[in-house]
Amino acid sequence: MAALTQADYRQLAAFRHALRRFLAFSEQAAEAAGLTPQQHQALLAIKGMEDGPPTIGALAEQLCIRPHSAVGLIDRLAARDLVTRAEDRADRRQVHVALTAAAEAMLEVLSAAHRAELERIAPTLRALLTPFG
Amino acid sequence: MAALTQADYRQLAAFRHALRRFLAFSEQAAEAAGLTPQQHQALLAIKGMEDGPPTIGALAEQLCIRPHSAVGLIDRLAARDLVTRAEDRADRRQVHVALTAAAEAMLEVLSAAHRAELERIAPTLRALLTPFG
DNA sequence: CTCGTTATATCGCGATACGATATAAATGAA
DNA sequence: TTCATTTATATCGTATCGCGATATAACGAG
Repeated sequence: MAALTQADYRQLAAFRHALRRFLAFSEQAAEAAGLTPQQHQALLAIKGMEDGPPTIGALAEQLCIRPHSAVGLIDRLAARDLVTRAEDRADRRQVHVALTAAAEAMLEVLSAAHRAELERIAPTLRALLTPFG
Repeated sequence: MAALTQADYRQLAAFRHALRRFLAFSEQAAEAAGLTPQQHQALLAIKGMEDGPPTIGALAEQLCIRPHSAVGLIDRLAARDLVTRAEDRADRRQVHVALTAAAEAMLEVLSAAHRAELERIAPTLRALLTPFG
């Protein structure tokens, strides 16, 4: 591996700055919708699942957090009536999490805004990725 | 704007999952180096600056946080002797932040690892961006 | 039935970013 | 100059988050 030049550091910093800008947009959009950023991410992860309402564990994996961190996230969402818990019929240890109608409505608005933002910044992100292959 | 389909939600969720995986890699690498993720980001942002040691305000802008949040971050880095503060000669309100040799060494290791990881995941990220243009 | 494993839940902690506010220095109008 | 305004950094208290350690409950192998 070649030594790092100042240009390498700048490329890494520029890429991270672009990521932070996107994440800042996302946080602002979530808060404008009355959600914390993590709550929004949880709703999207649930909605995006292939096989219907995921278990806590599957959700944690999708969000790259520990299962017990997902528990707290779901606790806060359930307290706001944005998700419902349902025991698995076959394995009563597992809990499946589903969106309520209110959550679906919020997520639709947020997802449309995020799709538009990603369309806007996709060229920039691609350009910032080119130095890395 | 067209209505959102299940495929749209899946695309958004998949993109966010890829971002989270990268960020999880980055957090793990930072902690293995003895830094918090934000401390690592601050070091990279300082190193990547075009015009030498940035002010607190410029650093905050690069990290997309408020200036007073950057103050706290720099406080913790300075307490660990990873950055030094220096007053601006012309405007004594401004404080420029520079890396110490110890920080440079840590950042070099981390940046090499991040460059390798980005080279590894660039094709995946590009693929996940294509639905958005 | 018992033991080990798995899935979810609880508790307390440290790091973070914020709003509100404070201090100090620079700037500008009269 | 004088003093109000703006700018840059700093301080304080607060809330969220994710973690490690631990607990509880249910599954599965033998």
